[in-house]
Amino acid sequence: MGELFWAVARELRFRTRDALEPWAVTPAQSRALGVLLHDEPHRLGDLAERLRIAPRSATEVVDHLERRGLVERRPDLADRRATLIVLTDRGRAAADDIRAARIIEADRFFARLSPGDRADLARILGNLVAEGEREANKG
Amino acid sequence: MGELFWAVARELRFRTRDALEPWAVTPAQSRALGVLLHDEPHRLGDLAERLRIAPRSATEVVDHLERRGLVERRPDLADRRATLIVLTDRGRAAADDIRAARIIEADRFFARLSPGDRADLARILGNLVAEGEREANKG
DNA sequence: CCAAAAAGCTGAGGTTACCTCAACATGAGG
DNA sequence: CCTCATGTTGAGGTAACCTCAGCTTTTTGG
Repeated sequence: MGELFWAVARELRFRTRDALEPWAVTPAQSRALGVLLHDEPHRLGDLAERLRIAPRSATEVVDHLERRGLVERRPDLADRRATLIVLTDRGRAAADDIRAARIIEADRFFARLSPGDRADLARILGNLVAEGEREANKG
Repeated sequence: MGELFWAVARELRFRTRDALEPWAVTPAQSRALGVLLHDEPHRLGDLAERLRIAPRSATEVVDHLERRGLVERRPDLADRRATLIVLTDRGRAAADDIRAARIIEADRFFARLSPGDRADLARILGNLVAEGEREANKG
């Protein structure tokens, strides 16, 4: 069972990586863009937390994105020690594109299944994460 | 759907990583042990291919495993340019343990599902990889 | 008001897991 | 014999992290 799951994950990973190649975005960068896309702006520290990396490392990820014009630092007026990270227009466009490519790739991949299987799979995976969250809240 | 799948994969990955900690084996090493476990011996080049890494890098992975006494290099009598990589007894034991830990961790993880869901999930994942192989053989 | 704590930046140094390129030894095969 | 293949080694590089430490600016608690 575990093996099956890993085999599937592995293939989906390769496909997704290939699909994202045109954006020339490193995995770390695309992760950061993804976080910013659905919840912006972020203080650098929060971003680090959501990416599960050290603040020191987040600084560098943001540096790279900023140099590529995908992201901007701006002062947080509420707390002037903090810097807010916001997507630029180009950054937002790139993040949207990447997100779309990811979804398309996943859809194409799961299209191998019958509609019934797809529905079941979605339901079961949903149960799995829901159970996980329930456990986390209890423990 | 893709997101769900990734969320599940992510959690299983973290758990597995934690479960493998006692063996102090890096991901690269445990991958190599896994390959050797179910198909041995390997020429270094073949091993590299299955791990999808460059031969130059495979040399280093094997160096590490050899230093830890988990693996041995021995000459290929059929082609004396080649070196065969074989598991030592300790290496085989470690690989078995790691494999077992991985399975236990996955079982524990999927135990959150009802038996029916588990069966469905196994079936669907099976379909997914089977379809993948069929495509690969055709393309 | 002042000292401590927090947010972030920067530099230094380290690790893992790869990569390429190049040189080299040995051996296989036409 | 000559070329190609296999593997090893060295050098140098990259991405993506890490820690530790020093520094500024700003907030905050007593």
